[in-house]
Amino acid sequence: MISLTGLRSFVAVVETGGVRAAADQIHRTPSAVSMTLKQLELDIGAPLFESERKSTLSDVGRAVLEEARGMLAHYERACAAMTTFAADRLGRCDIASVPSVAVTLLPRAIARVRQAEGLFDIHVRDIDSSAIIEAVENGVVEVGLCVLANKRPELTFEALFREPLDFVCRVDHPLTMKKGPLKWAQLEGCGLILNGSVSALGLPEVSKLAANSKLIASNVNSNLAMVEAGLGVTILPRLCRWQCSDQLRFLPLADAGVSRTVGWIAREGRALQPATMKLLNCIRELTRECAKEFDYAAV
Amino acid sequence: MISLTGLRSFVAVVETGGVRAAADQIHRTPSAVSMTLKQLELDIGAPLFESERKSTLSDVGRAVLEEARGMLAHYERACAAMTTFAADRLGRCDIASVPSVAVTLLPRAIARVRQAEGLFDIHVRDIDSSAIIEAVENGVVEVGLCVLANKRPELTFEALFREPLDFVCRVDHPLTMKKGPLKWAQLEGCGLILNGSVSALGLPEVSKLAANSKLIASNVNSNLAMVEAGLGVTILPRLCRWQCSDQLRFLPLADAGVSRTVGWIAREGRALQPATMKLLNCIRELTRECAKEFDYAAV
DNA sequence: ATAAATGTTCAGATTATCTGAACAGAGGCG
DNA sequence: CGCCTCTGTTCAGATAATCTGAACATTTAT
Repeated sequence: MISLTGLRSFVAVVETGGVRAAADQIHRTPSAVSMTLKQLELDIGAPLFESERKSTLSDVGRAVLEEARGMLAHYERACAAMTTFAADRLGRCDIASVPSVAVTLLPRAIARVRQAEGLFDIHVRDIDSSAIIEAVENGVVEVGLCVLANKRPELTFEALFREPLDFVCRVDHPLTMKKGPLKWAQLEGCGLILNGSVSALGLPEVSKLAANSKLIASNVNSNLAMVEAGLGVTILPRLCRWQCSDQLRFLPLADAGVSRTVGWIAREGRALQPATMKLLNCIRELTRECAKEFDYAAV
Repeated sequence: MISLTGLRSFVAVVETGGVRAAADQIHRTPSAVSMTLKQLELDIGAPLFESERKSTLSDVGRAVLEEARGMLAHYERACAAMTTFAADRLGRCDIASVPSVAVTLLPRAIARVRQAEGLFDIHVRDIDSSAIIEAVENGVVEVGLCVLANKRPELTFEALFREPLDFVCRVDHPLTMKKGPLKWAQLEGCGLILNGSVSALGLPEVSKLAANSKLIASNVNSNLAMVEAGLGVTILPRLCRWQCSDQLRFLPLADAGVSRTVGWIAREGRALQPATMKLLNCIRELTRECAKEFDYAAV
């Protein structure tokens, strides 16, 4: 049976004027092109070239060249039409997310929605909550997965789950021996490293603990690295556990108030793209399904 | 990359309404179709069907179906155009040949001409010289490879080679011990089985030898079988050696007149098809090249 | 005449594709 | 409502197609 690769090789040989050059053009070895061409001649039932040196076309070769070019052009066009139609139909989705969700729920949601709906463009921005709010307001992204401290009229917010913040330290830290949730008093003298998530809670106990550490991390990864390097301990959203090394431990805190509500925000009164809505639906589903696994409270 | 087989599978599934039926239609297992289809959806970037039960097409599926049908139709048409163009250009060749040549020179000539010129239709008829002459005169075949006893005005004849006839007997026959060419006298009492080739020579010595054997073979194969079965000996063209078992021996005869001129005949004043001419050229070449191997005299 | 370059062939390796069995849902039927 | 059948999917192993790299043959250029 005449194959597309056969026709492609043939056209390449004619265009470049030789097997070697054609091989370069289509990223194959000369021997592969030679064999493919031989197979094509066998399929068609006649030699395509006059001489062995593939310089001049035979009678049949000329006719085949014309058909092959038309064929390949149609093929390219049809493939492009099919893929772009599919892409247009599905739309695209620009989303921002806090790091903890970006490495846990979000990848799974993307995998699931692509499985079900196809491969549309998804652009993920992994930034902190305040930058996310700004990005959504500016229209840089359609939706953001973040914590909304104080409600704003120009944004809609839907809560997804309530995530506790945990005490984070090295495996060799003495507090890892303690059983049960940690009380604030036990944390004194540990050298607390501040970060956006815990500062946003505005708890007086936290400010007190951090008073003489003077260390502030601007993102989760550097924060974790600091702890791992022995620079102190910290308090981070529980989902961050999934992006850290096994040299660190996340221990629950006794104070139930140390938690944050993660949800999604979008600009008020704006219709979301179909792709975005589908992705959000997946995220909602997964939020429920993964409550136990990631150990947070749904809704 | 979107593949033709993917599109074929997809169209088959739509047409038959299911993976199983499609698999039957394109002679593949359901699992192969399922995987191919999955690959196609991945290439395109969106699901082609609404439900898992491949009954209703998705939006994208409908668009792809249309493109795919057009694509495949074009492909079929183009392949047919290319192959029929090649076949028409090369023409076809109807040829008849005496058995000895049909199993020696002719297959090689066909192999060579196909290698060089392509796969045109070649019809070979393996019959005896008188039937060949008749077939050429009737136009049943274009050319015949045979012996022309007496020249005829309506036929052209070109000699190819002069082929001796050999004495044929079993390996256990006493004459196999003799060195050198055999004389007529040595053959007396062997029980000569007649056949068309040797009878055509019209030699009185032959008639004498066959006088009390009363066996006539109508074709080479049965003749050889008779000899092998111990029913007697015979005299056959030398090239027949290549179609017989190793239980038989071909021994040269001293009488140089026991030979025949093999050549090709065609109808006078008729142009030969290009395919036929090419095959004849190959036969001429091979006639020269193989003179030593098959042990005959060229020209 | 020799050297450089090209196309072909072959064996072995690699990759793609197919198969058959086990599995998971959906739909029909009593 | 539960069971059974029918369908499609998945997976591992088998099979077939294709590619590569080296050796070779042939042609062209110097």
